[in-house]
Amino acid sequence: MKTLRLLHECSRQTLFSSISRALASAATSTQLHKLHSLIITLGLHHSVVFSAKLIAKYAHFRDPTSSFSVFRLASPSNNVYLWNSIIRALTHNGLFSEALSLYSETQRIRLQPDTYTFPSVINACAGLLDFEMAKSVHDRVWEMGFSSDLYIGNALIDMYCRFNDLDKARKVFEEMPLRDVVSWNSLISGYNANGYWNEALEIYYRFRNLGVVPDSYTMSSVLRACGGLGSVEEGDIIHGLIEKIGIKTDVIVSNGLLSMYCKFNGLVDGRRIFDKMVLRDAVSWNTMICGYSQVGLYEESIKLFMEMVNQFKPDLLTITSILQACGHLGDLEFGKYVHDYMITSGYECDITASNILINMYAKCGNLLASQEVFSGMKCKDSVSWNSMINVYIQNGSFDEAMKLFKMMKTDVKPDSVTYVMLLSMSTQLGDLDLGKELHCDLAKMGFNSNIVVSNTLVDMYAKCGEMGDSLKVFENMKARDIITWNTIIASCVHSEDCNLGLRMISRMRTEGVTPDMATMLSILPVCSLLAAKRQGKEIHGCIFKLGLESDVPVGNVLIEVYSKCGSLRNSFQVFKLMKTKDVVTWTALISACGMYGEGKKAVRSFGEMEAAGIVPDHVAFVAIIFACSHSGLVEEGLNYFHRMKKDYKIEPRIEHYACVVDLLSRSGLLDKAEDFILSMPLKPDSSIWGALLSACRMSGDTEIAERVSERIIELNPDDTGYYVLVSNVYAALGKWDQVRSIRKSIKTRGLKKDPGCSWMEIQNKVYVFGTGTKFFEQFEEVNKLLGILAGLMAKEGYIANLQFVLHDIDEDEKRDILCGHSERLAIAFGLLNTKPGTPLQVMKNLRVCEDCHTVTKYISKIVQRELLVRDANRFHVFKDGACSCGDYW
DNA sequence: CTAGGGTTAG
Repeated sequence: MKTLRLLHECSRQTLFSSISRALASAATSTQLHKLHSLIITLGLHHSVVFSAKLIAKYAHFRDPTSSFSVFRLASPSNNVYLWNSIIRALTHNGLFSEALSLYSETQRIRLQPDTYTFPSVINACAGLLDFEMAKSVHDRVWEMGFSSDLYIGNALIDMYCRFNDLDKARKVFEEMPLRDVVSWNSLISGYNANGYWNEALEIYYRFRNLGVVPDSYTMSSVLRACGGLGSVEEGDIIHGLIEKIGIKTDVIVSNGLLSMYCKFNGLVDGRRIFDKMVLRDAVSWNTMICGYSQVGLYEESIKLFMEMVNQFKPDLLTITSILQACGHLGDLEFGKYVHDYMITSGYECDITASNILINMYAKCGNLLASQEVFSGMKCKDSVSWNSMINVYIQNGSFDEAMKLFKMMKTDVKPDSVTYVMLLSMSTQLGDLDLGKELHCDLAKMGFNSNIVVSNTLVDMYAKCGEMGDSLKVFENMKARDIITWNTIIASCVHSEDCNLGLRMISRMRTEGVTPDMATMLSILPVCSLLAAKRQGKEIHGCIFKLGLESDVPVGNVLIEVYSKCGSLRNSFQVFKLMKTKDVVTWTALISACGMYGEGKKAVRSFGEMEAAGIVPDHVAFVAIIFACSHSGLVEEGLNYFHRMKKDYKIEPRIEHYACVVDLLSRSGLLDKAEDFILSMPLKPDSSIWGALLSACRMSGDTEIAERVSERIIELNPDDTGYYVLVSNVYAALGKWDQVRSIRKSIKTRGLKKDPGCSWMEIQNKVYVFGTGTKFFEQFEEVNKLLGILAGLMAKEGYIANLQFVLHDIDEDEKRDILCGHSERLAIAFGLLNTKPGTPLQVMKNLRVCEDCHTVTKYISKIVQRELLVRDANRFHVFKDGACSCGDYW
């Protein structure tokens, strides 16, 4: 070695300076070790200057063990210079607690620290998030009168920023008598780290106004703030300044530019910057690779990775980004390859990387590999546990998830994410008890104020049927976001409190939250449920304003809303305006036609859909057969039923069979329907027999009706509607014992009857008529009017359908009758409160009964009005004594 | 003082 030879020739003086220079320029750790041995051989290892340089240099090569042995060997006892060096070296290598314990040792041996001691100690406090130590160190800085030191001040700003205590950081900053560019940069990056983009920019502009030239760190932080704000104009201005200062080629700056433009417009500008970069480092590659991953262009990110491998060694972050891409692509093969690469690169112990591996393997469907990674981890954090718990939940292994949760508690503290996942699991399971237990648990841990947790709680309570508790959590929230509102609105819909849902929408607006697509999609079904055309239109307007009208799911729901609100015309309008239509769009239109008895239009639409190359699914076939059935198109309906299997290889499901039974029996082909049922390959359920039974009732075929009734009772259905149907059959036959036993079994099984009700909207107000609502306004007048109408109807030839005049009835049934007639109350009320000649629109939650159907026909003729009645299934337009359904319903 | 990575809710 040339240097060595030279050294021997030199005087002691030149020897010292030569070693100093050699130490400063040592480029590898091997060179450093050689120099170290030389220093020992020459007996210079007690030299404070060389020891300090060695300590720093070893730290530079990430070899804190050697730093430490140099420190011990130098027997430093009371030399603060060496203590500063070692504390600094340890901090530099992330050994914060070791650094702090050495600092404590200086106090024990009563060694006076100097201004050079504190910056590293403060950095160590920041690294450990040790608030207590931080306080005592800061106090000491005050006591020793170091608080105006520039470097200490800078370190303090950084520390408080890392503690997320921006106020304290700001205070230190404002009180500094002298600041340098690092002070400004630290504060700006502190605001950045906490997402306070505007504050970061504000500090930057204050800095600029002083006329100081920012450096590459400043610009990098400012670019990040622009990216965070999504402010393209601001970003372009900064970009211009960077060009002007001439630091565009600086790696830090160009990486900042790259990262900012990657956030703006789907990577187009980002890629351009990347391709033009003169100097790229690992961060540049990683930014681009992650950028692709983040927008879902996983293939692109892997392609770039392959390109990178040839010229640059991927680091831990590259590897983790690629592992995520593998997970999203489900590419197990490549994932395993990258995993091996990660191990050989020595990154196996990185917790984050292992967490990503757990996820990657799970996404690729290899649960075993996930478990292996998890159990092989020497050190787990809460994300590790959460990830594994989530794997089990996604896999449906709920017991395993709970077991792991219990184990987790013995290792690390569960965090808010843990509770969010487990709560959503209990929602899935409908397990209210578990949900409540978790709620108590998380309250104790102080996660009550976490917005995601609260959102999940709102959802959990609502879906488990506890709307009251759901609202309680909702009202107690201090801050709400768009998801909170969407969740509570969906909850209202779930608990069928439509009006509350609508009120929540307006409350949301007054609190300044703009509804989004999800809001629209959750509230629109309310409009169909309520048949609230006005609200529907209002929301439609909102959708236009928000620019969501071209969204396919929104359009699909709008078609449904308008059709259920009585406006087939509007449904067609929405349909025509939609640029993209999927099978759901067409199905919505076909169902709409079906509800209005427009069977021919439905058939035409179905043909157009096929011609447009859209492949119908099983729902589309339900819609078209339903439409045929409601228009008496028996041949066509049967044809579709056969075609779904023949042309589209769709195996008919029970609902298709039910539609066909409906189709045949509605047209009076009861025997054929019964044969069809007996020949079907699936076991007929209550929906199948129920369809036949409804038709029997209409055609008065008691023989089949009784046979079918027995079948239904055998099936023991959960839907009260079927028991009511059967009980009506027995009542009509005068078999009261059976009627009573059915009633009893409904009660013992705890089934609730759907109370029938009707409602209508007059001048933006909804009036509801139904069970127990005798005391509405104008009750007397309504009854009087109904009496008059009854007289007029009798003159026209109306005879009440005696089949439904039941004897032996209790209070319950009397009310049922009243409910059955709730649409009559609504119609009479409407007649009283609208101008002669105006059409009326009445909504009903159940199917319209035979007698009411007849009565409404008469009324439409007597009062010469168009009466539109929407029941649970479809629309009936009564006009001049006839109904649009042609008595198919 | 700098850039890039993990689990969660409607």
